[in-house]
Amino acid sequence: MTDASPENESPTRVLEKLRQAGLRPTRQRIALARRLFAGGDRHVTAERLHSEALADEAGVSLATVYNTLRLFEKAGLLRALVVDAGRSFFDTNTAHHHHFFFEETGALIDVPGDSVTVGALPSPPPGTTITRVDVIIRVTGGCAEGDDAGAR
Amino acid sequence: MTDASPENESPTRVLEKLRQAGLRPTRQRIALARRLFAGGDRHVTAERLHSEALADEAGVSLATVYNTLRLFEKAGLLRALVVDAGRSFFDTNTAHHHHFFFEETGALIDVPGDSVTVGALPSPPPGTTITRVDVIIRVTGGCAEGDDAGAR
DNA sequence: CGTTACATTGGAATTGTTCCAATTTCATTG
DNA sequence: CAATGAAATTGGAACAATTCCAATGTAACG
Repeated sequence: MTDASPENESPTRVLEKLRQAGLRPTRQRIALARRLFAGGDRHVTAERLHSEALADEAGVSLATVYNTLRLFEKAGLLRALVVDAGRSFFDTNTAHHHHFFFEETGALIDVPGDSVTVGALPSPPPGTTITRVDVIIRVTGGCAEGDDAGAR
Repeated sequence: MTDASPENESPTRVLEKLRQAGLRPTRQRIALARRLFAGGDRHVTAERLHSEALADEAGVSLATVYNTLRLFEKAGLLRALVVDAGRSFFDTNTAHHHHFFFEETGALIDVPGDSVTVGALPSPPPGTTITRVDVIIRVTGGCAEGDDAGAR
């Protein structure tokens, strides 16, 4: 549980995950999935994932990173998250939860879903259905240490 | 109260608003402020405001629209809002409240601050202060009619 | 293994936004 | 009310994130 670096993670598990999602497990997708899903939950930008993945044996182009992220999102493996103009994060934690966002560093960390109570939601406009409720708690100060802290 | 079209709105009120914020009331700012603050609350993008403002006597360049929006935001007259990757909205309602976001149309409407209860906030990481909590309720379906419905 | 449908790629194109240097306008003062 | 200096506006270039595209490569199936 502590040896969660991408290299150590058994590829089998990731492969399994792709297969179950009905996605063809190509070399690139496996490399990216390993970076994303081995180890704990992450919040990555496309840029960041790309620059990490350059180190992998199978080179991955930026275009593929974008394709793959969108694909994984559609498959329910990732959740897209917008906190900041002009940049999308992808969250590997697809369970119900919310976020702290450090305005200075641009870091993001999870807040367990049940430590924020959103009570008394107004009923959605007639004919519409709520697909999701995002709560973003913006904070300043402190030396933010999300898993992407300083990742710019 | 129902004749809130920009043309009818007394320019005096808008001028007053600018002066109080310590902003030089130039022709362009007045034109933009009139579009923003006459009539009820609005959620606009820079693009949209610009294309509206082209109709005004004093032409306004896109650069000025951006400058002005950021300026108004700093002055506390507007609140920036990010719901969607690659596009910022500016909300003329600076009071405490939240939003419904119509995923299909891209429309945004206000939810009065007290009809959503965010109870039990987790304490922010040590050394940090919460600057704001955004709640975005995403909905699909229905024929969304925010004040910017269909505004794309 | 050959076929075929699907993936990947580099690079060009798009989009939203910021930057910049030149010009114009506001407000003040003589 | 003209001159002046500081601040605002402008078009266009620059930028960053993302998408698009047509050509090439690869996984899966018979």
